[in-house]
Amino acid sequence: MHDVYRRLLDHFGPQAWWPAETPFEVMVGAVLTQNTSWANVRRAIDQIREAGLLEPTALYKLDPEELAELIRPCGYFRLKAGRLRNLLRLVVEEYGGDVEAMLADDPDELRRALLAVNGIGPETADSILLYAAGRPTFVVDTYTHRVLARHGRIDFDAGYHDVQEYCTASLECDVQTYNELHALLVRVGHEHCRKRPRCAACPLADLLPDGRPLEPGE
DNA sequence: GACCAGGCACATC
DNA sequence: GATGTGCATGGT
Repeated sequence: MHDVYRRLLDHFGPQAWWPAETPFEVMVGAVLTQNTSWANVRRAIDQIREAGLLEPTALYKLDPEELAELIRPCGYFRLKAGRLRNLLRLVVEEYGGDVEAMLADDPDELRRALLAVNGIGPETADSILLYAAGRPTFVVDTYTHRVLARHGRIDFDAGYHDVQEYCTASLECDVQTYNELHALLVRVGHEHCRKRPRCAACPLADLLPDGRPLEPGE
């Protein structure tokens, strides 16, 4: 994986992720960006901010239907209002609304607590661990999966943990490295690996194994 | 108008 | 355990 990381970093440069001002904003964004483009998520977060509610206790107290209206631009707004409230319940009721205290908790413990929240799966939990808590946890998303599968690094049917292990096996366990690599994979996926067949201008094109055919799915 | 976007839970076989 | 489906807005 080191070769992929090197190539992407040389090609695109540092990505300066996650695009948020505070750890709490990262947490909110991590839920809202599920299967959703970031442009739409930003509108939703801006509306929360403009309402003066980008803070856990106030947001949790807000009427669920009003919360849904605030986040409408990011899609699945009723569903996500519920999921966000489930996360806020953990912050407010288990940690007294103290985000810093929550994020300072033991990482394994925190990951379990996050995964126990209905609406938070492995990617959302790992995003919060890496980008809000600053823990060295690699985030696997659809781009990670697609880019690596299209370039013959993993199987198309590899599971979350398989991909995570492939990515971290040959890299230093380091927050900045994981941060950058995930962001770079999203960037290359977005710009070069969306449609089939593969794009010749992809910076990873010559890292392909020889003669490997493109899989039919995806 | 079709297709896509930084997932996840739940139903069904 | 695998596979399918609902959730929804906004850009290309």
